[in-house]
Amino acid sequence: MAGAQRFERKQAVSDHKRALILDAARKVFEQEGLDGASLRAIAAEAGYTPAALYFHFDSKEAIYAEVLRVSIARLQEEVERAVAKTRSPAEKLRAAAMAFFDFYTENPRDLDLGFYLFRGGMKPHGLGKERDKQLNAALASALQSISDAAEELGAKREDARMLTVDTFAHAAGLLLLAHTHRIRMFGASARDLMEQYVEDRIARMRGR
Amino acid sequence: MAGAQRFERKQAVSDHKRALILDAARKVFEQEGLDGASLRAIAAEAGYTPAALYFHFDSKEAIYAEVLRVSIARLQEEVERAVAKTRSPAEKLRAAAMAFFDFYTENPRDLDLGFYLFRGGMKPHGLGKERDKQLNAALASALQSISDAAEELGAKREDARMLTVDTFAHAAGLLLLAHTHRIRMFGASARDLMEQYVEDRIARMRGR
DNA sequence: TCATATTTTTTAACAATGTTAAATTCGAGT
DNA sequence: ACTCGAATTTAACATTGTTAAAAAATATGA
Repeated sequence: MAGAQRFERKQAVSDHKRALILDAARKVFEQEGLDGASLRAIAAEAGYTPAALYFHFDSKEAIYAEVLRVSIARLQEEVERAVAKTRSPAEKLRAAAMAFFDFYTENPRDLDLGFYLFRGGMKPHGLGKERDKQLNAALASALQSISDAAEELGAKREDARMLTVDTFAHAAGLLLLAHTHRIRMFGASARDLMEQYVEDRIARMRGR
Repeated sequence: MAGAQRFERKQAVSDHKRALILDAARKVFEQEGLDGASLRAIAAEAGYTPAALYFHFDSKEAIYAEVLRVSIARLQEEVERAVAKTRSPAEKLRAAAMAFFDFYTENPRDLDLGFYLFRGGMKPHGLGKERDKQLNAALASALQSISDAAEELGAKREDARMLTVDTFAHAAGLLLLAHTHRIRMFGASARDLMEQYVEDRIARMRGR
């Protein structure tokens, strides 16, 4: 067998094992939540001894980061699917923002993970600049539809970017409140507030 | 000495010790951050052995909660001071919202603590319903000025309450982003976005 | 003042966490 | 069969929050 093929096979096997561990992580995470997703629990679920994971990953955070990476990819898919159905920039903006919001409402574990990692994570082995940058970029990519829609509505590129950040912040804040059961009033939901926010922004862009 | 006096003295001494521990907690927290504020570090700073703290507090979270309680009280003071200088409902709304935002910008450790505890905190000994409720109420009280101002601007009580939640969410989201260095674009700051949000809300209320 | 309760603090341990180094097993290539 | 390297385990470490039991300190009553 040629050297290149050997290498590819070995690489494939290694990737498969990584994937197995990540699947185990997702499963534990889904069932036990962030706090139950200890390295040891993940290892047990994957049929490994705790230390074995360190051959495939740098740290527990590295595993988390990888799970978050595909979570964000899933988010992006969902946003793009929602946007694809729209016929106007305004609809597009609305759809993208609400798809983002709904994704995290329907997948609270992804929200936990996102908040956890984006807050800085664990101590000595904390994410690391590269990973942080990468995840940030992935998230920005998932939110690109919002920026695009804003530009199509006539906003300058910089203003569109700011609107995106602002929208993200508003959604994040509402999700945090709702997720920790700090919104419950007069039948209004966090989603209602989010919708209202988006409509206001659209109306405001049109008014100019 | 009468029984009542004896009891009061003893109570005062006990309170003083509690205060000492809380001061130590604040100090460690200020200097080492949330992650450095382990029970042992707090105990050491207070000149105690770790286990001794359990005589005065239920858990590490109970200490955190107490620190957060006075933090929120300080926030409320600051908001009310800012509000006191205003002469109109619109100014009042603006001042309250921005004072809230600025407080957490200027005291990032308080923000850490707030986010930490309001996210659910640690595992088995997690805050507990009563404490959570109490802190929630304290926060609501600190934000009361916003609700009041909104009502003075003509909003119905329920709408004023919703505006308050919405404002809190927006601020929380922006603070989270800024605090984790996820806002840096075109010279616009998180504070600019917050100001813009508040102005929009005021304008919108006037327009009706 | 002495003995006795009571309150406060320490000592010593537990279980669980993430992580690491050294030893071991496993698997393919020669 | 042997060897070399990759993959995994074993066993430990340090750190965390927490608890039970012993000890010290303090107050109380005679």
